[in-house]
Amino acid sequence: MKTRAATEYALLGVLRGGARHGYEIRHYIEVHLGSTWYVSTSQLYALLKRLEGLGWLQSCVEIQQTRPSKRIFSLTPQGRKAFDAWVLSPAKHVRDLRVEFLAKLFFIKNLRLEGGGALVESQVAVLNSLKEKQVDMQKRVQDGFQKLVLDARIANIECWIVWLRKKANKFVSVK
Amino acid sequence: MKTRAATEYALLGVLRGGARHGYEIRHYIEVHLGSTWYVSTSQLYALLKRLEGLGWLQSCVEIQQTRPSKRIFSLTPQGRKAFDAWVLSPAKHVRDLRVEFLAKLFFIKNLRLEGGGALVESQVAVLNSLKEKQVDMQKRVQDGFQKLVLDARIANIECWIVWLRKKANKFVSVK
DNA sequence: GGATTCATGTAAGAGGTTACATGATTAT
DNA sequence: ATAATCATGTAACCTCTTACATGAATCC
Repeated sequence: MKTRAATEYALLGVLRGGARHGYEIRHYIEVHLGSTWYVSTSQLYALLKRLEGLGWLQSCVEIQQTRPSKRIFSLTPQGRKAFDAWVLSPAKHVRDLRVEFLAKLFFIKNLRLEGGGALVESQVAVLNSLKEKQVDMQKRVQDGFQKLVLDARIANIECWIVWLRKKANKFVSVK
Repeated sequence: MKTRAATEYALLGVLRGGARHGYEIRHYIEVHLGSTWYVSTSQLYALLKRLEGLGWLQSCVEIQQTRPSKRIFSLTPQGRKAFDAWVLSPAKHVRDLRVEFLAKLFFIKNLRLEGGGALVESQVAVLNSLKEKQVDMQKRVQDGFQKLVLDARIANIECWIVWLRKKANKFVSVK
């Protein structure tokens, strides 16, 4: 199963909580994930089409008298499977923590999924191994700039590890 | 003067140290900025063309007997001006620190430019004001997830501020 | 004889962005 | 009256990526 862009999984996540049409999805994201995520309408409709093509979503049209017709999307079993695998897997890169990982925490909490604590732990483990690599490199590297870059990365990773242990853990464990 | 993508300024930065052709630029980036930046060849040649169109670069062809011809690029006064403005301006967003800001530090050091200390200070100031905004928001916000997101951002910003004061400062001040 | 270096690109696609288009309904 | 809400999209563009193309020269 090929990995897709995070935005697509976020859409699956919204639909994991129940069938919705495009406009509703947009509204939901704006209200709940607005601090992390932004999806433009044009991208939203394009992604929904793409995800339906992948077989992760299905849709039907609901005709209304007073309003434009709505196309209502819902998860297929494959879509659900893809989302569940994504939401419980740690980010591979530090840069993905700010948005993608936080969104995962949101969905876990919001959908009351199991495994939040384990996700935080495995994310910490990923970061620890990333940190080790950078520390090793820093020992071998001579160039001052490279040392600086590695130093910044290590500091950042450490900061995230502390935060994950202290805050993320609490967030997913409190019911 | 419209702001361009960071990669374009990085190319200007490489040429700020002397005229070079595409292949040389690639090599230079790989060796010196490899830990931060990657530019694919296809993008490189496209960007050089674009920057020449903007009037920031000029080029001439050097014909060789034993090797393919080289197109040698050099900065125009406008290009130099654009680069110098970029390299001394702090990043507006935290996400730009990891790559763009570090590259600025590299160029300042490598080209022995004045103003590195001031840049670090103004970057700290930008981060402090960003942090204040997030702290204010955190007070007003009710939603648990939004609080968490803001908390992560604040922690990250604080981490960068400490690092900038401790490490970046030294890097640019040591000759 | 085979890999690497030198040197330039094109083509196709991924994953976005902003701006534009439409048109009725409901709230102020 | 006019602004916001409901609801769907298209078109054009931007930045960057991967894969492909070419072809001589030199190193091992």
